Amino acid sequence: MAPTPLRLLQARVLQAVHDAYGSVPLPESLVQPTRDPRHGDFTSPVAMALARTLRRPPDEVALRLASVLDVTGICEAPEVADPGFLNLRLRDSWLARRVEGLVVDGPDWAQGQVPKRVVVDYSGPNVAKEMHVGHLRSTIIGDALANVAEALGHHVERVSHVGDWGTQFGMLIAHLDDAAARGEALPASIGEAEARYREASARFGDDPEFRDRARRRVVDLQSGEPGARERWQSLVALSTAENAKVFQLLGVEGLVERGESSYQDALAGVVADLEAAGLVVVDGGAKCVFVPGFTNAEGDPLPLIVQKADGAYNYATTDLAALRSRVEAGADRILYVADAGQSQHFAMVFSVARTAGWLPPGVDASHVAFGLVLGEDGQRLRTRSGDNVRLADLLDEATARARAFVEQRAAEQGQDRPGDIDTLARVIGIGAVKYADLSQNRQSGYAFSFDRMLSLKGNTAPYLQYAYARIRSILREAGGQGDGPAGKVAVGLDQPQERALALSLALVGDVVERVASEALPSLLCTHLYELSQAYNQFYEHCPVLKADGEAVRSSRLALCQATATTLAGGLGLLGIEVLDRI
RNA sequence: GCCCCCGUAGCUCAGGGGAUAGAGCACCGCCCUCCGGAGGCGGGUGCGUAGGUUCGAAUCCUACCGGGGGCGCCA
Repeated sequence: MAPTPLRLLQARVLQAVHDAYGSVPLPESLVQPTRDPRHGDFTSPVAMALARTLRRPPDEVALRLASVLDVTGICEAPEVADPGFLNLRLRDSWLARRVEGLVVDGPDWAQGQVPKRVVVDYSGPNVAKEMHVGHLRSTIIGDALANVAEALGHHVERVSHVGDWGTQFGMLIAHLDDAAARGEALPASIGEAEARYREASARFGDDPEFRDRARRRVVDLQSGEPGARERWQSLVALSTAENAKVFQLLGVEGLVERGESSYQDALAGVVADLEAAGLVVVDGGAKCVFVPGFTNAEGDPLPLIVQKADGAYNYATTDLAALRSRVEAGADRILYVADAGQSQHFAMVFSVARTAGWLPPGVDASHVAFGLVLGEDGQRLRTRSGDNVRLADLLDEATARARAFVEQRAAEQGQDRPGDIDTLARVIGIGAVKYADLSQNRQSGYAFSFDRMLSLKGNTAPYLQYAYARIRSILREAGGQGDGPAGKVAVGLDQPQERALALSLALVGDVVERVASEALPSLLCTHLYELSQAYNQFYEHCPVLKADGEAVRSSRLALCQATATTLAGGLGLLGIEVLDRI
């Protein structure tokens, strides 16, 4: 399968540089898409960079490159622009064939990729606590990145590193010990469990005796004491069932819950091996690895604590064990989708793992950091009482608002509801929440607004879903089953809007590759939105159903079909569904 | 105090070495003979401040200002 246009042209330019000048140092960017059609579709600034090392005028270098560059069949003759840009314009016939390919085969993202083993670690809820809005971003972003990696042909493991092991369970178990002594039953619902959690947490803070007992119960749990295990197990079961409901609502599939507890047997080995490597220093009774470059509030070296003074292990130990096991299982790339507040933790864990030799140079471990979800007041999103917003509540509200939106539209237009209202509400509501999150890029927080995310205007999921539904409607109107023209299509790109649309379609593959390499789903959101805008301009200026002549009509229907299939495919990568009617 | 992230239009945000910095909302005008009033065309203001690197800086570096997060046995 042919590579994406950007990769194709990069290879050609690289060849041209080699042919013209042999082996010379190259800048990072050989070719990039232009933002202005007057400069062609792609531009190479490589001549400007080479001019310095070659001690030649940039326009001379550009002209030389243009003369040896072979883009036959792909681009028109390269043009040189001041001060030394090499501008490339794809041939209409090449673009047209791309669109024809989309109509016949749909999008193929895995064009010439080398398959790798990718682990995406996301969601990571905690046992005995309901998923809250803080888990939203990790779940959505992680799922999208896993979808993209899979679509690119990689072998993907989706892992939820569940917080089911640690100090908080000591206090919960100790608290449940006391409840049992009073003859009370174990929590029967996640709500009860969370209430016990809060109580235990308060006692842990106030009562030194309880604190000591809680710490001992952690050790009990981790050494397999039956009473502690039983109480813990009941909490795990409650949480797993509750989380499954949220994952189902979100359409998150294939996510394997692998709790911190599952690394229990490896923790002692992690510490022992670090000790054997001479990396461990005992400080204040705790086993520490001091990591160069990290300091605490006093400016003293900051340790990664791998075993606490009371003998218990903590999340650093667990993360090291998990990392080690993932690398041993053959992972080439591990993405940790976690909030930005954990960046120091991950930096230290990765550093220690590198030093210990558990993270070889060929393996990429990255923290995909994201910022907080903020309320409309710009502060961390919380309920009126100051608690975290339950994720289930937030998704329910999104669905309810989407339902009201759909019903209102149907009433206004005097139409029957287009299909099953529950499905519509879910697809639109959940899609809106996901897209609002994914379309943000920055690590700073984003302001959560139902009104904005559910708007039919602007860069939103409903806008894109509606655009898709409208295209499907046109295709239905055109006849057939709405699956577009059958057989061979000849796409012509005479109008500038037709060409701009085709170009946008052709560029999606490169965008998806960038989403994967930079772990930035927002790039795809932006591109799909721009694609929709290009489609609107096309549809405004180019008659489709009433096109002048069968050949033009068929060509334009093919553009519609290619747009629909690309929108559906792109949104699908983001975990967002589309509907034929809204 | 130190470390990390962020600061772009009135608002919400794109763009993160390349050519004249974009979109949506809000505001004004015009247009819509294909589909389901998703729209199309035009109108204007802006890269926190000051230096530096570069042929070229919103983008990289330094300092400062402002916001957020983190900083030893929570995860």
